[in-house]
Amino acid sequence: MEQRILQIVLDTPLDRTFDYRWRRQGDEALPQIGQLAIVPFGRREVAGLIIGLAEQTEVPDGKLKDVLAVRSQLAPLPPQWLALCGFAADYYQRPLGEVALPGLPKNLRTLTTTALDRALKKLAKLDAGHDGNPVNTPQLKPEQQEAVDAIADARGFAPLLLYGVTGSGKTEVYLQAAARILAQHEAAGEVAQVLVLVPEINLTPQLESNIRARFPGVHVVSLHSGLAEGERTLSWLAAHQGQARIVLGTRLAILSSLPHLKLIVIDEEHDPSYKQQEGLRYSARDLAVWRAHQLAIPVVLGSATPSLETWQHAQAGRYRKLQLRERAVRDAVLPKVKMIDMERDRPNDGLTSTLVAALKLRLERGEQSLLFLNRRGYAPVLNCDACGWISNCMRCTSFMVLHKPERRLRCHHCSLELYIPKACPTCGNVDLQPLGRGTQRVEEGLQAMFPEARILRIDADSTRLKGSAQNAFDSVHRGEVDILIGTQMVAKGHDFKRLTLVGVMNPDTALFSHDYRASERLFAQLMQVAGRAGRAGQKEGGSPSEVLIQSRYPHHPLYGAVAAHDYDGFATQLLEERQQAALPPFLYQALLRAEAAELDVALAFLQDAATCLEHPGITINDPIPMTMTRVANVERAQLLIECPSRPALQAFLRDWMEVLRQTKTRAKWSLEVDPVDI
DNA sequence: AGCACGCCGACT
DNA sequence: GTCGGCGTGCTC
Repeated sequence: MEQRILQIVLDTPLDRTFDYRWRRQGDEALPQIGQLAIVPFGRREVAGLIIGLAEQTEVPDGKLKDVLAVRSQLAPLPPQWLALCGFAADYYQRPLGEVALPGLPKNLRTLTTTALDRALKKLAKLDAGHDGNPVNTPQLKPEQQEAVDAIADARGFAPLLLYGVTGSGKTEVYLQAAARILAQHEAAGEVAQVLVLVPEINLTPQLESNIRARFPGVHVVSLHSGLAEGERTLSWLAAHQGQARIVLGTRLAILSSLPHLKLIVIDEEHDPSYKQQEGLRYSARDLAVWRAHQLAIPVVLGSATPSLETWQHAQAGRYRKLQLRERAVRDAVLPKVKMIDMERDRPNDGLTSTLVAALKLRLERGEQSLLFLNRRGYAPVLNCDACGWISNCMRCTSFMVLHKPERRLRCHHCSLELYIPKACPTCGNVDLQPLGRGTQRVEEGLQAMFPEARILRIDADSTRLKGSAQNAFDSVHRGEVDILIGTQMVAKGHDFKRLTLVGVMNPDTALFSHDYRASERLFAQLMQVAGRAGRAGQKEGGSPSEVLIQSRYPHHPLYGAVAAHDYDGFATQLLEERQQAALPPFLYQALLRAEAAELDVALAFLQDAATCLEHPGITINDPIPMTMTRVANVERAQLLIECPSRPALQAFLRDWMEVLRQTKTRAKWSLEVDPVDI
């Protein structure tokens, strides 16, 4: 009987292949590299990826097991996809199996194939409905046309920064460039696929319906973590089989199989949610650029406030910069940004008289206002004046946040919840005071101030239930809300037509953060939230929309740049500072984290790690406890590694990981390459 | 990472 | 007498 040895990688931290025996059953075809197999592993049955075939193995006969099934009904994952996973595995120092397998739909990874077969059958019926002619194509402004031409006429690898403020028509550029590329390939009798990455699921329904309306008859699918398993299987398979011509997805979509990929678009490329923050900590943006390079295709990075990494590439000429200076929406003008000096105009309930007057004016005119405060809950701390007790979390190095409607103290880090104490736990004082303010407290203050106004709060707490975020946004769009108060959830994507005032309540904390990236993020966030107003331009009455920023430091240069809508100046300045301080993007970093029940265990591991290997050219800093040392009763510490050369850092990390994997420690540890929160 | 085996404390 | 705590060892 014919047999082969299959070399298979599995989703396990063991960084090697496992050999299995395959024996031909009936007229079964020979397994191929890139196919999935279900195998017995220990006492479990798991899915594996076939990465090699051999006649023989070193594994002794007693250990060698038979493959349970090969997923031969599925086309093998293409070599370009295997190469992508291989690159990510090397770059982020993870076993290939941990990169390649977890992203595959669960229905492909089980022994039973009923769900998979059903999905395949459904897709087989759908076969090729596409006349790719887009409809309702708006006339482009000259700059937009130039950008579309640059993307669609690009040959080979072409990274392009599409730089333009909210309302400058970036989405239209993506759509028309995608249409051109699909049409070019169709004319040549080839299949083409376009991948559009967006930061969050929240934004996807709106853009998705726009794309579907624009491309009737073209198979469009979306891929994000909110999909049910069945849907995810269908979307993933449609992409893998080349049926889906446009794939719209969040960061996880970058690891999907797209055999005919011809264009990648990354919308809001600066957005932090492109960085996966657990497990394989990859940057979807960086992988997208790598993938475009590998496939020799264009990749469009769109933003009003590009990441400094991207900005530097553009300044150095490595990325082509396509700028949209005009706002494309008719009559649109940029909102007026004004600073309110909180030292002169002292806030009441968090609101200065200037901001209150502006809100009042909008209420009188029947226009909408948005208050932006990036802090949920009622108050960040509960405090006893009498003895100084504060609401520390007993499991974390943090405060428990007061949530008034829920009548709880809640830790935002470990989710511990307690009833709000009636009296101080240490001295019995019944007069406990909330310190500071979150969205709930602002909502309460507004209700007292404007009893007739329709006020809606949108944050992670008010939108816990599935669909409630959509409902909330819909009711704002229908004009059922006068004042909207929200966290960063409201800053993205949604274009509120009746909104003429944006108030920013207290952005100052980010100005003096120890995280050097805080100001970059603040600028982007302010520009983004400012973009919620004035998008439809001159509203009735003729005055443009207004953005009011309350601050104790109204003359800080960052605010000056925001008010002038001057990202160029801000970014140039920031890049200069980064270069002088030898910080990214002029330096590459990796972070070794360790956690244990006792801090000393974590620190000792890091100390050993710091000295266990020669490291010429690599800077290894001292191990330090993390800012938030304890989370859920686990103590955490970290070690920062720096190097001006990326290849040198990569080479060191490879050797280092090999040594570390053999060290015995009670600490749990992990490595992050290109960390963003340090 | 799972998952089992294995050897010592408080409980239906 | 058992249920169950987490140390350590293995996974083709």
